[in-house]
Amino acid sequence: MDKEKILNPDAVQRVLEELPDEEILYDLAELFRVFGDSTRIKIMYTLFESELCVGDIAEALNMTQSAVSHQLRVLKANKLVKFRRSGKTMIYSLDDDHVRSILALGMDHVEE
Amino acid sequence: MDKEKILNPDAVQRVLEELPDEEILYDLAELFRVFGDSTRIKIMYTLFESELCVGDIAEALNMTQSAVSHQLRVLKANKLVKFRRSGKTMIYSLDDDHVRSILALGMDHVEE
DNA sequence: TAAACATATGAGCAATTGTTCATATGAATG
DNA sequence: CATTCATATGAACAATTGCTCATATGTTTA
Repeated sequence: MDKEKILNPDAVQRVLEELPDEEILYDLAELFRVFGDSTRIKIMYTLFESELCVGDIAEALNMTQSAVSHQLRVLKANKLVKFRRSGKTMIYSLDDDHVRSILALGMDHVEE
Repeated sequence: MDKEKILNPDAVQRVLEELPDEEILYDLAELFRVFGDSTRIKIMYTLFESELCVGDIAEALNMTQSAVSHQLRVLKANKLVKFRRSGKTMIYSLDDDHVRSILALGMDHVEE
Protein backbone atom coordinates (compact mmCIF):
# COMPACT_ATOMS: atom_id res chain seq x y z
CA MET A 1 0.00 0.00 0.00
CA ASP A 2 0.97 3.59 -0.44
CA LYS A 3 2.63 5.41 2.40
CA GLU A 4 1.90 8.80 0.81
CA LYS A 5 4.81 10.23 2.67
CA ILE A 6 5.67 13.77 1.69
CA LEU A 7 9.23 13.93 0.48
CA ASN A 8 9.47 17.68 0.23
CA PRO A 9 6.91 19.47 2.43
CA ASP A 10 8.24 22.93 1.60
CA ALA A 11 7.84 22.41 -2.13
CA VAL A 12 4.34 21.04 -1.65
CA GLN A 13 3.42 24.04 0.43
CA ARG A 14 4.84 26.45 -2.14
CA VAL A 15 2.91 24.77 -4.93
CA LEU A 16 -0.34 25.00 -3.03
CA GLU A 17 0.11 28.72 -2.51
CA GLU A 18 0.83 29.50 -6.13
CA LEU A 19 -1.66 27.21 -7.82
CA PRO A 20 -4.37 29.21 -9.64
CA ASP A 21 -7.95 28.79 -8.50
CA GLU A 22 -9.69 25.54 -9.28
CA GLU A 23 -12.24 27.31 -11.43
CA ILE A 24 -9.65 29.03 -13.59
CA LEU A 25 -7.74 25.81 -14.08
CA TYR A 26 -10.93 24.13 -15.18
CA ASP A 27 -11.72 26.89 -17.68
CA LEU A 28 -8.20 26.69 -19.01
CA ALA A 29 -8.51 22.95 -19.54
CA GLU A 30 -11.82 23.45 -21.28
CA LEU A 31 -10.28 25.98 -23.65
CA PHE A 32 -7.55 23.58 -24.64
CA ARG A 33 -10.02 20.72 -24.93
CA VAL A 34 -11.68 22.69 -27.71
CA PHE A 35 -8.35 22.91 -29.52
CA GLY A 36 -7.81 19.22 -28.89
CA ASP A 37 -9.79 17.87 -31.81
CA SER A 38 -8.43 17.74 -35.33
CA THR A 39 -11.77 18.62 -36.89
CA ARG A 40 -11.99 21.83 -34.91
CA ILE A 41 -8.34 22.58 -35.61
CA LYS A 42 -9.07 22.21 -39.31
CA ILE A 43 -12.07 24.49 -39.10
CA MET A 44 -10.01 27.14 -37.35
CA TYR A 45 -7.26 26.89 -39.96
CA THR A 46 -9.90 27.21 -42.61
CA LEU A 47 -10.74 30.60 -41.13
CA PHE A 48 -7.14 31.61 -40.62
CA GLU A 49 -6.93 33.90 -43.65
CA SER A 50 -10.51 34.83 -44.40
CA GLU A 51 -14.08 34.37 -43.26
CA LEU A 52 -16.17 31.54 -44.70
CA CYS A 53 -19.72 30.27 -44.62
CA VAL A 54 -20.67 26.89 -43.16
CA GLY A 55 -21.20 25.19 -46.50
CA ASP A 56 -17.82 26.24 -47.80
CA ILE A 57 -16.07 24.98 -44.69
CA ALA A 58 -17.83 21.67 -45.11
CA GLU A 59 -16.88 21.57 -48.76
CA ALA A 60 -13.23 22.45 -48.12
CA LEU A 61 -12.89 19.83 -45.40
CA ASN A 62 -15.05 17.23 -47.10
CA MET A 63 -17.35 17.05 -44.15
CA THR A 64 -21.07 16.98 -43.50
CA GLN A 65 -22.79 20.32 -43.02
CA SER A 66 -24.18 18.98 -39.77
CA ALA A 67 -20.82 17.95 -38.38
CA VAL A 68 -19.34 21.35 -39.19
CA SER A 69 -22.28 23.14 -37.64
CA HIS A 70 -22.03 21.11 -34.46
CA GLN A 71 -18.36 21.97 -34.10
CA LEU A 72 -18.89 25.63 -34.92
CA ARG A 73 -21.32 25.64 -32.03
CA VAL A 74 -18.57 24.48 -29.70
CA LEU A 75 -16.10 27.02 -31.07
CA LYS A 76 -18.69 29.75 -30.76
CA ALA A 77 -19.50 28.82 -27.15
CA ASN A 78 -15.84 29.21 -26.30
CA LYS A 79 -15.50 32.52 -28.10
CA LEU A 80 -13.04 31.18 -30.64
CA VAL A 81 -15.14 32.08 -33.66
CA LYS A 82 -17.70 34.77 -34.30
CA PHE A 83 -20.25 35.06 -37.09
CA ARG A 84 -22.46 37.41 -38.97
CA ARG A 85 -25.51 36.76 -41.06
CA SER A 86 -25.65 37.52 -44.76
CA GLY A 87 -29.07 36.62 -46.06
CA LYS A 88 -29.50 32.89 -45.68
CA THR A 89 -25.86 32.20 -45.00
CA MET A 90 -23.90 32.54 -41.79
CA ILE A 91 -20.36 33.76 -42.23
CA TYR A 92 -17.85 32.67 -39.64
CA SER A 93 -14.45 34.09 -38.74
CA LEU A 94 -11.90 33.71 -35.95
CA ASP A 95 -12.94 35.67 -32.90
CA ASP A 96 -9.62 37.28 -32.04
CA ASP A 97 -5.88 36.97 -32.48
CA HIS A 98 -5.52 34.74 -29.44
CA VAL A 99 -6.71 31.91 -31.60
CA ARG A 100 -3.98 32.49 -34.18
CA SER A 101 -1.37 32.91 -31.43
CA ILE A 102 -2.33 29.68 -29.72
CA LEU A 103 -2.36 27.74 -32.97
CA ALA A 104 1.02 29.20 -33.92
CA LEU A 105 2.58 28.39 -30.56
CA GLY A 106 1.28 24.84 -30.70
CA MET A 107 2.68 24.55 -34.19
CA ASP A 108 6.09 25.58 -32.85
CA HIS A 109 6.04 22.74 -30.39
CA VAL A 110 4.79 20.17 -32.87
CA GLU A 111 7.35 21.10 -35.51
CA GLU A 112 9.98 20.73 -32.80
CA MET B 1 -31.45 17.22 -48.29
CA ASP B 2 -28.20 19.08 -48.69
CA LYS B 3 -27.38 20.67 -51.98
CA GLU B 4 -23.73 21.06 -51.01
CA LYS B 5 -23.46 23.93 -53.37
CA ILE B 6 -20.22 25.83 -53.10
CA LEU B 7 -20.95 29.44 -52.38
CA ASN B 8 -17.44 30.74 -52.80
CA PRO B 9 -15.26 28.42 -54.93
CA ASP B 10 -12.27 30.75 -54.86
CA ALA B 11 -12.18 30.86 -51.08
CA VAL B 12 -12.52 27.09 -50.85
CA GLN B 13 -9.67 26.66 -53.28
CA ARG B 14 -7.47 29.09 -51.35
CA VAL B 15 -8.14 27.29 -48.08
CA LEU B 16 -7.24 23.94 -49.57
CA GLU B 17 -3.91 25.28 -50.78
CA GLU B 18 -2.92 26.80 -47.46
CA LEU B 19 -4.17 24.12 -45.09
CA PRO B 20 -1.25 22.38 -43.31
CA ASP B 21 -0.76 18.68 -43.89
CA GLU B 22 -3.23 16.30 -42.35
CA GLU B 23 -0.53 14.71 -40.22
CA ILE B 24 0.61 18.01 -38.73
CA LEU B 25 -2.94 19.02 -37.96
CA TYR B 26 -3.47 15.75 -36.19
CA ASP B 27 -0.30 16.16 -34.11
CA LEU B 28 -1.35 19.68 -33.23
CA ALA B 29 -4.74 18.47 -32.05
CA GLU B 30 -3.08 15.76 -30.00
CA LEU B 31 -0.83 18.30 -28.32
CA PHE B 32 -3.79 20.43 -27.28
CA ARG B 33 -5.75 17.36 -26.21
CA VAL B 34 -3.05 16.78 -23.61
CA PHE B 35 -3.57 20.30 -22.31
CA GLY B 36 -7.31 19.70 -22.36
CA ASP B 37 -7.64 17.97 -19.02
CA SER B 38 -7.70 19.82 -15.72
CA THR B 39 -5.70 17.15 -13.93
CA ARG B 40 -2.86 17.46 -16.40
CA ILE B 41 -3.12 21.24 -16.29
CA LYS B 42 -2.78 21.07 -12.52
CA ILE B 43 0.23 18.80 -12.75
CA MET B 44 1.93 21.17 -15.17
CA TYR B 45 1.23 24.14 -12.92
CA THR B 46 2.62 22.16 -10.06
CA LEU B 47 5.90 22.03 -11.97
CA PHE B 48 5.75 25.64 -13.08
CA GLU B 49 8.26 26.95 -10.55
CA SER B 50 10.26 23.93 -9.52
CA GLU B 51 10.71 20.22 -10.12
CA LEU B 52 8.83 17.73 -7.96
CA CYS B 53 8.64 13.99 -7.38
CA VAL B 54 5.52 11.96 -8.10
CA GLY B 55 4.50 11.55 -4.48
CA ASP B 56 4.67 15.27 -3.81
CA ILE B 57 2.58 16.08 -6.86
CA ALA B 58 -0.01 13.57 -5.66
CA GLU B 59 0.07 15.08 -2.18
CA ALA B 60 -0.21 18.66 -3.43
CA LEU B 61 -3.15 17.84 -5.69
CA ASN B 62 -4.78 15.39 -3.29
CA MET B 63 -4.66 12.64 -5.90
CA THR B 64 -3.74 9.00 -6.03
CA GLN B 65 -0.12 8.19 -6.86
CA SER B 66 -1.42 5.97 -9.61
CA ALA B 67 -3.54 8.63 -11.24
CA VAL B 68 -0.65 11.07 -11.22
CA SER B 69 1.72 8.51 -12.66
CA HIS B 70 -0.69 7.66 -15.46
CA GLN B 71 -0.98 11.31 -16.40
CA LEU B 72 2.75 11.93 -16.17
CA ARG B 73 3.09 9.14 -18.69
CA VAL B 74 0.89 11.06 -21.11
CA LEU B 75 2.76 14.31 -20.51
CA LYS B 76 6.07 12.51 -20.96
CA ALA B 77 4.96 10.89 -24.22
CA ASN B 78 4.15 14.34 -25.57
CA LYS B 79 7.44 15.86 -24.42
CA LEU B 80 5.77 18.25 -22.03
CA VAL B 81 7.62 16.99 -18.96
CA LYS B 82 11.00 15.39 -18.49
CA PHE B 83 12.38 13.52 -15.50
CA ARG B 84 15.51 12.38 -13.77
CA ARG B 85 16.03 9.64 -11.25
CA SER B 86 17.29 10.32 -7.76
CA GLY B 87 17.58 7.03 -5.94
CA LYS B 88 14.12 5.59 -5.62
CA THR B 89 12.33 8.76 -6.59
CA MET B 90 11.63 10.17 -10.01
CA ILE B 91 11.85 13.92 -10.23
CA TYR B 92 9.72 15.59 -12.89
CA SER B 93 9.98 19.04 -14.43
CA LEU B 94 8.52 20.90 -17.41
CA ASP B 95 10.30 19.92 -20.59
CA ASP B 96 10.75 23.35 -22.12
CA ASP B 97 9.42 26.89 -22.11
CA HIS B 98 6.83 26.12 -24.77
CA VAL B 99 4.76 24.61 -22.00
CA ARG B 100 4.84 27.78 -19.93
CA SER B 101 4.13 29.90 -23.02
CA ILE B 102 1.14 27.84 -24.02
CA LEU B 103 -0.30 27.85 -20.51
CA ALA B 104 0.22 31.61 -20.26
CA LEU B 105 -1.41 32.29 -23.60
CA GLY B 106 -4.37 30.12 -22.70
CA MET B 107 -4.64 31.99 -19.41
CA ASP B 108 -4.80 35.26 -21.33
CA HIS B 109 -7.81 34.04 -23.25
CA VAL B 110 -9.56 32.59 -20.22
CA GLU B 111 -9.09 35.72 -18.13
CA GLU B 112 -10.60 37.63 -21.06
C1' DT C 1 -47.41 32.38 -48.95
C1' DA C 2 -45.36 28.20 -50.61
C1' DA C 3 -41.09 26.32 -52.00
C1' DA C 4 -36.12 26.32 -51.84
C1' DC C 5 -32.13 26.98 -49.44
C1' DA C 6 -28.53 27.58 -45.55
C1' DT C 7 -27.88 26.44 -41.14
C1' DA C 8 -29.02 24.63 -36.43
C1' DT C 9 -30.41 21.12 -33.28
C1' DG C 10 -31.77 16.72 -30.86
C1' DA C 11 -31.45 11.77 -30.19
C1' DG C 12 -28.68 7.86 -30.41
C1' DC C 13 -24.47 5.22 -31.04
C1' DA C 14 -19.54 3.93 -31.22
C1' DA C 15 -15.19 5.21 -29.73
C1' DT C 16 -12.15 7.46 -26.54
C1' DT C 17 -10.63 8.63 -21.91
C1' DG C 18 -9.54 9.28 -16.79
C1' DT C 19 -9.95 6.97 -12.76
C1' DT C 20 -9.54 3.02 -9.42
C1' DC C 21 -7.71 -1.26 -7.87
C1' DA C 22 -4.39 -4.69 -7.90
C1' DT C 23 0.06 -5.80 -8.98
C1' DA C 24 4.72 -5.30 -11.13
C1' DT C 25 9.31 -3.10 -11.49
C1' DG C 26 13.41 -1.32 -9.76
C1' DA C 27 16.41 0.91 -6.38
C1' DA C 28 18.08 1.42 -1.55
C1' DT C 29 18.86 -0.53 3.00
C1' DG C 30 19.31 -3.65 6.77
C1' DC D 1 19.18 -11.21 -0.44
C1' DA D 2 14.84 -10.08 1.62
C1' DT D 3 12.26 -6.05 2.70
C1' DT D 4 10.82 -1.49 2.06
C1' DC D 5 9.84 2.30 -0.58
C1' DA D 6 8.77 5.12 -4.91
C1' DT D 7 6.91 4.64 -9.08
C1' DA D 8 4.88 2.28 -13.20
C1' DT D 9 1.53 -0.52 -15.48
C1' DG D 10 -2.59 -3.35 -16.90
C1' DA D 11 -7.47 -4.38 -16.74
C1' DA D 12 -11.97 -2.76 -16.15
C1' DC D 13 -15.58 0.55 -15.72
C1' DA D 14 -18.12 5.00 -16.00
C1' DA D 15 -18.36 9.21 -18.26
C1' DT D 16 -17.56 12.11 -22.17
C1' DT D 17 -17.49 13.05 -27.04
C1' DG D 18 -17.91 13.48 -32.19
C1' DC D 19 -20.40 11.72 -35.71
C1' DT D 20 -24.80 10.45 -38.40
C1' DC D 21 -29.53 10.81 -39.38
C1' DA D 22 -33.71 13.10 -39.22
C1' DT D 23 -35.88 17.22 -38.57
C1' DA D 24 -36.46 22.14 -37.12
C1' DT D 25 -35.57 27.14 -37.74
C1' DG D 26 -35.17 31.13 -40.28
C1' DT D 27 -34.37 33.70 -44.66
C1' DT D 28 -35.12 34.57 -49.50
C1' DT D 29 -37.56 34.28 -53.79
C1' DA D 30 -41.03 32.88 -57.18
